[in-house]
Amino acid sequence: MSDTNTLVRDIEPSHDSCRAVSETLARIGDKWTVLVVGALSQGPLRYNQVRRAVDGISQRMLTLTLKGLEEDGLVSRTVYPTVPPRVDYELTELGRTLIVPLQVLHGWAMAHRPAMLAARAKFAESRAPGSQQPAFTTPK
Amino acid sequence: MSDTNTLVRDIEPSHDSCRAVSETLARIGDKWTVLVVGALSQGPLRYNQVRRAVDGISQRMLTLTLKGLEEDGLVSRTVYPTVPPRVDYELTELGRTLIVPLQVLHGWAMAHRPAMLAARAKFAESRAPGSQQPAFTTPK
DNA sequence: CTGAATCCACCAAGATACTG
DNA sequence: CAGTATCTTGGTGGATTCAG
Repeated sequence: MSDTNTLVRDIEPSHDSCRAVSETLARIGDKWTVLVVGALSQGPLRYNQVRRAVDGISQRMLTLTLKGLEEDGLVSRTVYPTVPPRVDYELTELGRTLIVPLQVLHGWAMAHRPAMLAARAKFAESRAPGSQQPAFTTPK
Repeated sequence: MSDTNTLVRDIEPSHDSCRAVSETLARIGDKWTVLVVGALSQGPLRYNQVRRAVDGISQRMLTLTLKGLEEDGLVSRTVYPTVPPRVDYELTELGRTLIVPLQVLHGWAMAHRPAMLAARAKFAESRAPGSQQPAFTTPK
């Protein structure tokens, strides 16, 4: 509606750091990346070894995740021209630095996840008490 | 439930611990949560204040994100029955504990994001130089 | 001002089958 | 063994509109 468009250049320099966190989270915060990194944190693994370590991942997602990690320089891919083919994946130096913040996150999760679950249960209870909610159950 | 499994050490964290990290990341690792938490980390804010602080977020996403955080007990919601209505959002004690791992993540991002970007650029160059590797794009 | 509700586009992700 | 190709689907998130 604003025709002349009051050029409100919303510069947010102070929250630029939050952007960095957000972008990083967008990279490593997907469904499988941390699990793959966790599996590789114990040492180099072959393709199917990673697959077995990360239970439930599909071939497609494993390939995509590994490719993304390789692209970001977090994982190195080594092909041995043998038969049958063998491909090793290993955390790079850069990738290993990720383990520390991941462990911090793990510590937080272990310490506060029960509280979060409790809060969620309490929240659900306050919204669906089961004792006072007519007009929805229609018992008749 | 064998009570003698106390020998399970952190050597194999890929089953339980990484799951916890993954689940936690699934909660706070979405597009806006960390930005909202970051905005609220400086103190309580009203709805539109958060909206302005987190530039680019839509009302829908802000509401959903805040509701999710409230449900998880990370953010408290205070309604002032005034006119016009006023709603304050504030990090709870639990929510404030999130700041620490977030700062760790921020530190990692600041330290290693350049390396990641460089690795990605290098990777892209090795794959699409335009001069070295012709016809790699599977001419169907 | 603070939401809720609806519609819709996009993409992550699973399943499956095929290749080298 | 180590991937790739294709189809399909469910969820995420954006834009817009309505309501208290």
